Amino acid sequence: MFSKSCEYAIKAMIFVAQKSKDEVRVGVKDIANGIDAPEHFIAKILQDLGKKKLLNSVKGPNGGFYMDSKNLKSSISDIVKAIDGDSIYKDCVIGLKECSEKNPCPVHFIYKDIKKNLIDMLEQNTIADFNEKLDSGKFFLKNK
Amino acid sequence: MFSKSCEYAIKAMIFVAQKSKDEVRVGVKDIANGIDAPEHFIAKILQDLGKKKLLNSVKGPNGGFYMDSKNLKSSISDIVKAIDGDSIYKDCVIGLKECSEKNPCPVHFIYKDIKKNLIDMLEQNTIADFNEKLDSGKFFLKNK
DNA sequence: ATAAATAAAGACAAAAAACTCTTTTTATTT
DNA sequence: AAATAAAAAGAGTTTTTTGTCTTTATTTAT
Repeated sequence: MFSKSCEYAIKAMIFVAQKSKDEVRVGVKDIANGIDAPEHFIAKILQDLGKKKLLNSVKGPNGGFYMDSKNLKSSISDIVKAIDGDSIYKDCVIGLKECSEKNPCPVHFIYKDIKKNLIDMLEQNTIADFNEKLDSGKFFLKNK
Repeated sequence: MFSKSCEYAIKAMIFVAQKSKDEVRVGVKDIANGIDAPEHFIAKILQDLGKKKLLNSVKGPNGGFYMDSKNLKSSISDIVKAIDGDSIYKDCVIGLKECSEKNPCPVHFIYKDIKKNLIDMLEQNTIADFNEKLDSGKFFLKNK
């Protein structure tokens, strides 16, 4: 469904949101450990999220990544669009180049509702929402 | 969602089901044209579907691919499992290695119903079902 | 039997995705 | 001002996916 990069991005955003408070930032190493992702690889993704303004960062000692209140309101959808683009929103499930209500592939209508529910879910859930969940200790971003 | 190979496989299965009757088989070239896929690439996929007994074939003059009545009852799910494996059935949406009801990732429960609906859809729709749809002329496997 | 048509198999090539390592820049602390 | 700690940037490598080409095996028709 999502690329590996996108999976990491979602987990990283949730992790940073939970760990960073006011003036406390989280470093790449902590993020990589916290979500069980390769350090240099996640660094690139974080950079990308930064460029796309979904994540804040500061360089230098005590620097790292954090999220301001605006970014805490990002939805999973925002992250997915930033990393994987809008293919799951626009593209046909079986890859028909032009697939629409008027010109549908055979699975178009039987997938329609599922697609809508999926998109709604991605759009309605914000990073801040997950924050609370994780604090409860009943959800995980990595194993062990 | 699905790999390119899997998208081609689904379209190819639907195409063959619709085009092949009793003793008439469809050749690789026709299939490739019919679903707008690269000929040699789809040939490999057809071979694979053949090995996995989802598709019947005969070599030689007037040979080609077809589906017996048992194979017409294959579901999209059968094809997906054959080509992409069971990752969409088993794997966590955000790639948590062990993600379960007891040990869930933060999106586990909000994705649960969507996943169930998706799997039900894949399992309930058979190749034969699409056959009828395509005959109506209102659905397409390629553009133009 | 032979020729022809077709799928099967194998080996390769190109592109994309996933991942790694090194250097540079920038901010902070002392 | 200098040292240091961190992200940013750049330049690879490896693996997987996608796609191509050639040869072989098999079946059918003549």
